[in-house]
Amino acid sequence: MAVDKSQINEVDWAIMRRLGENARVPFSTVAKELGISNTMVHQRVNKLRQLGILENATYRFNASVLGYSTEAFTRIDIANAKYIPKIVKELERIPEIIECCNISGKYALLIKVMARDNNHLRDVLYGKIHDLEGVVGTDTNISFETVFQKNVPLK
Amino acid sequence: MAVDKSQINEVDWAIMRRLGENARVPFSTVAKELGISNTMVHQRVNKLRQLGILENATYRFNASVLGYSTEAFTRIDIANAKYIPKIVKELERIPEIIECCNISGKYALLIKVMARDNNHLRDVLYGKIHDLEGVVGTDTNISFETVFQKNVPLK
DNA sequence: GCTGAAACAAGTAGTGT
DNA sequence: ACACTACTTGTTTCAGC
Repeated sequence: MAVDKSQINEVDWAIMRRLGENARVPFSTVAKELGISNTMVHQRVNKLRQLGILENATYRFNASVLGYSTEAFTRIDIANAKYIPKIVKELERIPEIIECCNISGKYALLIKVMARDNNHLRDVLYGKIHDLEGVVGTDTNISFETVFQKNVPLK
Repeated sequence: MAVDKSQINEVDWAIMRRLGENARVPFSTVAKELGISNTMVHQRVNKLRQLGILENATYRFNASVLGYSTEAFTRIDIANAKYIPKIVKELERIPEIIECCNISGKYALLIKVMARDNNHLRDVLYGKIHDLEGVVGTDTNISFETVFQKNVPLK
C-alpha cells in the first residue's frame, strides 16, 4: 500500500508542500521558486499522481459564512456489525453529514454533522439517523470551534 | 457572520460545486460547461472569495500511500479550561495531529492523529500529549476507515 | 450584469543534450 | 533526468452593450 519513499526527493516534497497550501498556484511559479524548469514540475506532479500520493485538488468553503454555525461530532451505537454497510450508505445520502469514520470501541461510527442551528441538528439526529435500522443510540458532542486543521504530514 | 444567500444564484452554486470537486479545472472549461463567458466565471469567483465563502484550494494527499496507516481520534481530558489555549498551541506543533476541535462534554478537545503504526501512535499519545501541563487523560479510538468525506453542503 | 476581443501568462509535448 | 523551444491553451483586463 505504502510507496517506497526513496523515490521521492526534496524537490518532490517542496512541490507537495507548495501545492498543499495553494492548489491553484501556477506550476511555472512553483518552478521559479524552486529554481527548476516548469516542465520538471509537471513531470514530478504526474509522477506523484501516478504513485497515488497526490490526489485531487479541492476548494474549501467557509461553513459559517454559508450559515452552518452548528457543528457536531456524533458517535453511533449500532446493534450488530451487519447493519454497518447499509447504515453507511444511508448516512452518505444525508448532506449534513460531511464525514464518517468506522472506529474502534462501543460506537462503530463517528460522524461529523454540519447544521444551521441546534434545531436543525436535532432534526438530523432524531429525524434521520435514529430512524435507520440497526441504530441503537447516538452520543453527540458539539464542536465549538475547529482550532486547526492541517494536511497529512509530508516527508 | 453568515452571508445573505439571496446574493448567490444558481450559477454561483454550480461554479462552487464544480470547483469543490476539482479545484484545478480551468475556469474556461467551467464557463463552457455552464454556457457562460469565462469572464463571468472569474467575476463570480472573485465575488465568492470576497464574501468569504470560497477559501483556498488545496491538494489532498493519500495518507496510506505516504505510510500513515494508523489513524485515531483522541479526546483529551483537561484539568481546567485555563490550560486550553496553551495546550492547543503545543498540539499544533505536533505534525501527527492534523485536526483539533474544541468540543462540549467531559473532554474539551478532540484531535485526529495520523501515525505510521501503533507504536508511533503510542509515542505521540504518551510521549507528547500526556506530557503537556493540564492534560489529565486521553481516550482514543482507532479509525479503521474514513468511509466518506465531503464538503460543506452547498445551497 | 454580462460579453467579446486582445494582451499576456501558463500548460503541454517534442526534441536534444 | 533535465532543459529548451514552439505550440496550444487558459487567464485577466478593459471597452462596450
